Amino acid sequence: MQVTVTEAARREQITGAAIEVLAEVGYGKTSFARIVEHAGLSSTRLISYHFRGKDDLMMAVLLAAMGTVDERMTERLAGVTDRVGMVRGYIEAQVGLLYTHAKQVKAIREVASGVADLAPVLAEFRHGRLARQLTQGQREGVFREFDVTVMARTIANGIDGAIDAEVDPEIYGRELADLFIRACVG
Amino acid sequence: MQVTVTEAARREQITGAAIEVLAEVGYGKTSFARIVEHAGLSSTRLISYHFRGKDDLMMAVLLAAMGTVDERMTERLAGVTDRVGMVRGYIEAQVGLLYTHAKQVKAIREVASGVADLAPVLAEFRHGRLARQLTQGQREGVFREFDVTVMARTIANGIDGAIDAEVDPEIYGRELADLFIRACVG
Amino acid sequence: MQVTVTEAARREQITGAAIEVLAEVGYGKTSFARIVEHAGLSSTRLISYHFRGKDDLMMAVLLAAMGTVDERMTERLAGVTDRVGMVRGYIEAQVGLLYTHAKQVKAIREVASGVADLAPVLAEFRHGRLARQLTQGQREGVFREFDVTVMARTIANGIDGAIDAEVDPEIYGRELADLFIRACVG
Amino acid sequence: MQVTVTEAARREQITGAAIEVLAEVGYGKTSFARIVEHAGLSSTRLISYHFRGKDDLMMAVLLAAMGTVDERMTERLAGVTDRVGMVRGYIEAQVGLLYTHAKQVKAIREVASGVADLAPVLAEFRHGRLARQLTQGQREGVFREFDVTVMARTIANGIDGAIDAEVDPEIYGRELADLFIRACVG
DNA sequence: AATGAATGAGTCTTCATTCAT
DNA sequence: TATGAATGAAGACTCATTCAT
Repeated sequence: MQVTVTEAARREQITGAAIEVLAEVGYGKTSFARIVEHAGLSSTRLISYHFRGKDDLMMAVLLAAMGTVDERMTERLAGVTDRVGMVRGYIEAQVGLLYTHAKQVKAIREVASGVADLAPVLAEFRHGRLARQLTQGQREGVFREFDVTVMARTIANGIDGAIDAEVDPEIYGRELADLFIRACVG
Repeated sequence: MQVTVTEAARREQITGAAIEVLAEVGYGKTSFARIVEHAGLSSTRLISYHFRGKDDLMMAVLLAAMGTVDERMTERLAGVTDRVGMVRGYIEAQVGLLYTHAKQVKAIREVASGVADLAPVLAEFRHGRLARQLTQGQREGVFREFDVTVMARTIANGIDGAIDAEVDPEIYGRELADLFIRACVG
Repeated sequence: MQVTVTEAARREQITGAAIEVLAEVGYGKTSFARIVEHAGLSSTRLISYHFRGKDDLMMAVLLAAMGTVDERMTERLAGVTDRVGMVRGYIEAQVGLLYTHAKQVKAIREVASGVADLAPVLAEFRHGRLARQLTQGQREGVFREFDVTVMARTIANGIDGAIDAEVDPEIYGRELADLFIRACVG
Repeated sequence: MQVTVTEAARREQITGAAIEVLAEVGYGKTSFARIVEHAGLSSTRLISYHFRGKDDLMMAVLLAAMGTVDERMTERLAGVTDRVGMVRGYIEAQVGLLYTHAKQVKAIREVASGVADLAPVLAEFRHGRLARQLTQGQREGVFREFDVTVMARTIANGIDGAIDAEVDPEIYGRELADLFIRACVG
């Protein structure tokens, strides 16, 4: 029996299933077969049909997951204007997303660990927005003169630490924000 | 032609080769075949013979790599006594090791990303020593009252940020140490 | 967007693309997908629509390529009347076509190597015209009494030898003509 | 049930089966599965184990088949000393081999049509020995001054013409030898 | 006349592991 | 302690073809 849906819907269905499988079993055990099974599709051929290959699928997964996460971030930071509040908001929001969008976050990490040459794409996603905030803060004299690249990378990596830490996420977020604001200002 | 060496030497030879392969091609592409090829061994059978299975080998790799890194750390921190100096030393030494022992560090990361349920083992390796130092510092009143777990995880993850950053490692280390000392004291 | 052209034009477009693909990558790697890509068509469905199947397409390719080659041959041999000149003209013209119509020639060879039971079709194409000339020459007493089948096949195959020989085609053709004329006459 | 034989024997068994399959169904339909089936082996994995890949197997097949054919040729030409007799012997022997060793010959052709970049290997096999004879004959003044490359290629290709010609092989061989001797001498 | 979507069978290859000395 | 040989399962991917408009 042949069910026909639109190209876009099928792709979304597949990337969605892939994200869940990645989050569950990790990149190494994520296969076309498992994705197909998870999504209840007819055969792995359906994936080959809609994506050029495994790397293509993984890239689509990456973009989908990053897109979702980015949207939420933009929502949560809307309205915040002062630099310090922005940094606190960014950190706390990100830690929150680690839990509310755990699958997407896990999937992004797994794809990054499994596919080669993703560093540039990920760097912008992980530090871009933040680095720009920090630079502005320095120009305005709110932040001291630190190396923005180092600080942005450190904050991004620091946030990752909240994953499977046995600490309440809200506390973790606040503590982390305190830590880095102390490190940024005077 | 059959070459016979001691059990221990063979295991070391194999874990050594595995570390290099892991560092070069990543966990996903690290197979018995590739290790055997890299080490110039006769067949994959030799690995199956000396290790119970892939996980067993990976665990041995992990212990070997962590052991090497730990030894170097202990050497570099010998003689430092004051808390603040200790934290600076720890951070700068770790960043240095990222370059001097890049293979071991990469291998540890790869094994961690590929094998499940390693979190506890890794946590102790990554934060244990540091967390103890921080706790002592708080007791002595040198450090303020932050959450030690959060701080230790953040520092450890922050150090990872130095990998393939396009910044001079020495500068990166100093900048990072400044950052965290500022966050720890008063 | 749906582009509609006449049946005949579409078939020609497809066989034309197929000939180029066959010449470039050989029968084994010639697939509907590759032809479609080469011709800039929308999907392989277009091929299935205009041809009953792969064999049908290949037969159409064969006929198209043989037709083109045959036309050129007829042109080049027009006006030649004496038997010996005819044989020389035939051989030299054929060697020339190997270069001026390399794609068609290559495609014919590839189809022949890939599709079964084409011997009879090809035989007529390869030896038919020539065999008739040779027979006439014998009747007229210009040629000695050799086995026409053997001679015709040998000439046809001999011509193929000019493909990727590192010898100037013009010289190759002349040399070949000398050779066979010597073999045919007294 | 696991049957163990020597490496060499297994390889021979596999190349032998591959030659038969190639001769029967052609390169395009020759798969590991079919070879395994034909040889009565346990799984295609056995082929992958003994050969680096399909190309490696095909190269082994080529060498095996060419070796067999070459041995027979050497046997048949032993004792012949004069140039003209040598050429006749060569041609008639080759035509004979087309029938007595049809499988090997077919297999060689199929591999050649299916695997890329075999031209140099094949050229030596097909024209090498013959070209050397022709050159010697010219030096001795037995043969006229033709282009040796052209002649050798033409003879080799001419011999191929005997395959599935509906003419008695013995007659075909004699006729072909007559033809080329006539073309070579004065 | 054309197309988008789907499909099952088949390709080679790689995997860690086991058998039998 | 070492090994040569063998293996079944699983991997991604390509094939020509068919379904349903």
